[in-house]
Amino acid sequence: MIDLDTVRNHPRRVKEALRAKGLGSPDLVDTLLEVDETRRAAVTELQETQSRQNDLSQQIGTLKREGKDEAAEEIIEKTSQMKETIKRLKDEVQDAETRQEELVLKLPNIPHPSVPVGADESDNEVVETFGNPPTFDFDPAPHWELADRHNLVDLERGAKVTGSGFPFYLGKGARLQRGLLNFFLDRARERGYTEMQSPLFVNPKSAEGTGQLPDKDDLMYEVPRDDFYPIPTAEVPVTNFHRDEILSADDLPRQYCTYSPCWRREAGSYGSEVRGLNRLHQFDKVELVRIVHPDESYRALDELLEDAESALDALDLPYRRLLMCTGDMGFTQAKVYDLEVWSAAQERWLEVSSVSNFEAFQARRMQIRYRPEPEAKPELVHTLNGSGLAFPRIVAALLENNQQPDGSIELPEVLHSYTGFARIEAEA
RNA sequence: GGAGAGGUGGCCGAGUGGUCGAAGGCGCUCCCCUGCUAAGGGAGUAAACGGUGAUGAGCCGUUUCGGGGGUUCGAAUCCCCCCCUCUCCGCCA
Repeated sequence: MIDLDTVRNHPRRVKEALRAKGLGSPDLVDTLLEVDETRRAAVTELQETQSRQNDLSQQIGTLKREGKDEAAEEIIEKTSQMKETIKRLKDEVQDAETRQEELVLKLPNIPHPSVPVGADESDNEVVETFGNPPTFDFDPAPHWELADRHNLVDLERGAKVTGSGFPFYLGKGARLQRGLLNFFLDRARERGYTEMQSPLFVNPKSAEGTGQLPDKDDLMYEVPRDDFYPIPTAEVPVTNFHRDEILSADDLPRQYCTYSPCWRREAGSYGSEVRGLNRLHQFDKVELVRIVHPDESYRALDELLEDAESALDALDLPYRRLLMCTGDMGFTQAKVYDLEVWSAAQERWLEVSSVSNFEAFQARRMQIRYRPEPEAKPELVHTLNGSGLAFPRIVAALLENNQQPDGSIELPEVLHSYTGFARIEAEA
């Protein structure tokens, strides 16, 4: 949610943001400002009436205590009419507030000035590429073939048991997942994050807080009977951890890391784009969340990027850093970097992390504030998050990039102590 | 799931229809005193919204005692619904 003051004072900036992100009509802004006027007029009138009523009620109290009942009765008669007026005005204010709330929730975050303006993913900026794609003197197999050959993943049985996109991991496949989990979390902890385990379902308020509702509600699965959503990312529960809180300045920054499965409905395309582990309805991820002082958030964004990239470095995977353009970034972000690993057999880049600064957009929805000084007025924090990292495509890249002529897969050395094995052997 | 108790300011805790935004305590901030420390004295200490100011300070007002609705001229206080916490029972990894 963006600041109402920003809409009032810089309507053009907000309209530009709507255009740049390609989300919603700029007319929203004008409608919102009209509703705001209506609301304020009604509020003022309501408050004036209430003020008069309070005065009169107080007089009644005094008169009754003094035993002047007839005098009190007279005033009561006068006030009783005000009841209806107040009720009517309250309804008007309520209506306007509801409409205003709905409208303001439709306004996307304003992109940071450093974000390139663009229409879609083709306008994203490749900032830097790290590592060298491996070369092979044989035809590298795609990860789904390797996974099959070594019996690491079973998508067919997953589809039988649940549906497509819900994999089983088996044997060394499962152990690799568990190894990655510990590897990522240990690294995050060493880099100053507090480890956390969170609920895996959230209520609508939390989903709204981080911006999954109302805008992208077909991203999430639903549990209507209990009004829960299985989390599409641990960003949701972890960022909402401090919802409706006022932190003291010394509480900042807060840095949390957590492992969680993630569930996403999003109806994907078909074919090789989504084959194997490329796109799943259930996947695992380690998420990094930072809650920081507003002045620090862009420094924190750089650090967060380093946190995620250092894990890729350690795994010795070639990757590149993308700065997302206005048209390809989400509703809630002010600035986003995507990290993509090289998939040697598919010969394409796979997104494994999205590192975002939301500035105060989420904090305003969640009312996460801090008090700059002991007596000072609370101000909104800035929130950030980034994957550190998403498992399936990492696994895909590890398998494809590290395959050997004999069909075995050598794992990077940092993982050996985590997995308990150094290679996935060719079948006997 | 059943039965009971309870949800009040940063925290603890009083308050059962009118000068209660709410006693008292703790904590915190500032000041005084004490050559340091400890102790003591005094003052202050919620948020949101609206109006007025320069979208600052200040001032005026409204709302908020878990949430929503109702009764009343007037609700922390009475009534209804919901949520949450705790205790006991049941069930259960």
